[in-house]
Amino acid sequence: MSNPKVPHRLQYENSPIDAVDSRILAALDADSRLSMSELARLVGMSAPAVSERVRRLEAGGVIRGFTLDVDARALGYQIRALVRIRPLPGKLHVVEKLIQDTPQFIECDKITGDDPFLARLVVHSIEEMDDVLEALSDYAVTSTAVIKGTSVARRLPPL
Amino acid sequence: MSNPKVPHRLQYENSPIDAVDSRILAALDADSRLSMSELARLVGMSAPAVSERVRRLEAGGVIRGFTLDVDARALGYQIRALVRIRPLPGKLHVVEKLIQDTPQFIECDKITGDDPFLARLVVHSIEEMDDVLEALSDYAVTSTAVIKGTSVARRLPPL
DNA sequence: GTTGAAAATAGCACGAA
DNA sequence: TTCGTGCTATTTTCAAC
Repeated sequence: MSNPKVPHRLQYENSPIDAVDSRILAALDADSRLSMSELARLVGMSAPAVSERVRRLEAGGVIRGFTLDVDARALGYQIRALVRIRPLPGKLHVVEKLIQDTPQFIECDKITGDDPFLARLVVHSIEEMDDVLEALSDYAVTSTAVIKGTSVARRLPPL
Repeated sequence: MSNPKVPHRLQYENSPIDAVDSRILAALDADSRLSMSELARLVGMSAPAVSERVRRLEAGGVIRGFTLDVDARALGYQIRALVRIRPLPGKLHVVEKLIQDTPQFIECDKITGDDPFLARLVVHSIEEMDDVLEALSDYAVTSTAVIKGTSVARRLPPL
């Protein structure tokens, strides 16, 4: 079970993070550009100490990276949609590559069930959406649900 | 159309970002903790100039925030799933609140179609998944697809 | 984890294109 | 306007404890 070449379990799974790490994660999730000194003030520790904790959270795989929250709408992508994609028989890999090569798909998960892929799409217009889906139509059946709003904005898993 | 109280269009929609802004966004998306001086070196400008551009991208709504990419699996959430949720008649708002109050739902969009909500769920085990879905069962019908993998990791819209 | 010193950085004013 | 330079305050990093 514990084949070291196949780490199905990552470091922190068995040594749960403590309260300080939780506060660090929450603070950095809200603003990943916080200075280590400011973060240190927030959690009541010295800067080198929190800096070392952040480093360990990265090394342990908890923090996969520091990233950006970009508003697609502000870039003119006025329509967001979630697209379920069911490749025709034998077309699974072709379809996956096509999704990956279509930059308007900004995210795609492989899932169980009738439709192997669920992808997040951003487009400027209905016409652009039609172009993207049309390009898939020879290889897959798609079901598109336009996003009307957000009930839960991306948030951390419970810590 | 241009009711200032309802800014359906944000700043950058009509004045597209230039090549330098694109490189700034790509670099910060890869590592939002880059120092302004390092970022300046990457794009070949002075630090104050780059700093001002980042400030404008924030003010213009393109950059909504600087955030963290946390690996739920490293925290012990070994199962991720996408859940379509269809509230029973009259239960829409109850269900939405229930989703929001269930921290294992780390994201939820309101969408068109038969199922008004599509939520992303993280749980430690099948038992925990059952607990969460069971709590919804008096108010909604759910369809759950377990995530087997990722074809496209979250990426920026085409710039 | 803490402290303290050296190097790097950020933020600001100001002038130039 | 937007960018570059130079100054100062802050921050990061490393050492020693």
